[in-house]
Amino acid sequence: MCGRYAMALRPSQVRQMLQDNDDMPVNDAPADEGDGAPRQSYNFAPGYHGVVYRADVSDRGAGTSRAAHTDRNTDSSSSTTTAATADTTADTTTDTTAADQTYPPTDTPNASQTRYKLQSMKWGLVPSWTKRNPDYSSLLKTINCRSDSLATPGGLWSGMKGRKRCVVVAQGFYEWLKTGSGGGGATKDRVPHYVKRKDGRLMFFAGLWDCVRYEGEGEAPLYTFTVVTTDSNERLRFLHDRMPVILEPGSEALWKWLDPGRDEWSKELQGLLRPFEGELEVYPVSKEVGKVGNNSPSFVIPVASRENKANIANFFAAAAEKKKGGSLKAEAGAEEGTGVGEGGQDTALKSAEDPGKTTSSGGMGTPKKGIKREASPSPDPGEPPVKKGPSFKTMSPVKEKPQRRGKISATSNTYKSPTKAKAKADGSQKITKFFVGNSA
DNA sequence: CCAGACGTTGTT
DNA sequence: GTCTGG
DNA sequence: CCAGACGTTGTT
DNA sequence: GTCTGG
Repeated sequence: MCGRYAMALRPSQVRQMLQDNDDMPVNDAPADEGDGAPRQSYNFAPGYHGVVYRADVSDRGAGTSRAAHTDRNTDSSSSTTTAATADTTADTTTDTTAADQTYPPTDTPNASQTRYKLQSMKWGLVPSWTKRNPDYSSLLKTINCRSDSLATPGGLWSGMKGRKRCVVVAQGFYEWLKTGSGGGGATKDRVPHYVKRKDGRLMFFAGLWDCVRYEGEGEAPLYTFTVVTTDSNERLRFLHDRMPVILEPGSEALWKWLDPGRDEWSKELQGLLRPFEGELEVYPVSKEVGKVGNNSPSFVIPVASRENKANIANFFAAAAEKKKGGSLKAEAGAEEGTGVGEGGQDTALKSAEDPGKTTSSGGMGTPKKGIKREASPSPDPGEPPVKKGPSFKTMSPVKEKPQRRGKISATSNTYKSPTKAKAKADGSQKITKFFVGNSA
């Protein structure tokens, strides 16, 4: 759940919306473009840099008052905290924290010193103690965090649930409905659905973030995030049994989640992670969204809508055209039969909300069909890790063995053997583990 | 003490 | 990093 | 999350 | 089926 979402706004637009519509202060925000800038995409996938909103605390999180700026009163934390302990019971009343008052926390004890900011972070949480750049498969396992995992002590999330909470800014998210599984174990078709707020406002997923510096001193810190999931609400149950935790803009719940004063996990915080109670809109969208790298505003338009009628017409027209083109079987014909309604997608784009800046630098020039691949020629500034390079054939199955004496210990990173499947015979295939490390 | 796990989803 | 298992 | 690959030999 | 890439 929530393995794909839509977020095609620039940080500057988001900032404006937060301030103007939601009373959410933004004291800092990433540049719209450039190195490490968040990606704007209607098909936002794991590994991309996205926009998160959080209290501006140090890289080590709330409560570690090594505090960044905010000159005076470095102490911050402790004040509001305390109440966070274990007691949920009376959510209102007596809570010494500014429990339910005007939440934009301008009047909690040190709140006036709390600054909030938008920041670009990569989707797929990498714990701060990680030594080496993990690969996608590792990242994929940390794109979500189950709310119930947070309820139990220890584990992967223990390091951040107390001090590194954030909300992930999105316009909506996708969920794939599996059909045809009837029970006979038939072939499953997957139909993508888009889910957004009925009132059209931004969606804020409860999230956790962390900051890591891989070995190699001069490296810049990498910020990453995960999206907290919970059970689906009634509305989405037909689609899936899980959904991201969605917090209301400017709500008390949202401010509690982001409150740096609450620097220890508590029942109160745990209690915020419930299925969404507001109204959602859900509808099927183009299957083109399934392919990572495709990006189009049409992905958030109902596939059966008037805006898409044109597409459908185009689709059949195109199909007819193709057929007419006749028996070019082997060649081109087969090549482009991607199957479903692509037709003149571009027409749809027009009607969608600001198609103006649909993508990154790509420019509007659609390469081929309607849907554009979003990546600029090269992998894209900074996103997909270096990986690209040498194929598995050219690199030795490095095992990173202990370099003779000295401080060996660490990094027993396994590199996936090129022989993979083949080598299965010996069964010992333990795959990559990147969250290893020694260090202190 | 050190070594190793630490996660999610979906599918069966 | 923290926690568990041996 | 979904899509797409899943290989070898020999030569540079 | 499993694994990688985005």
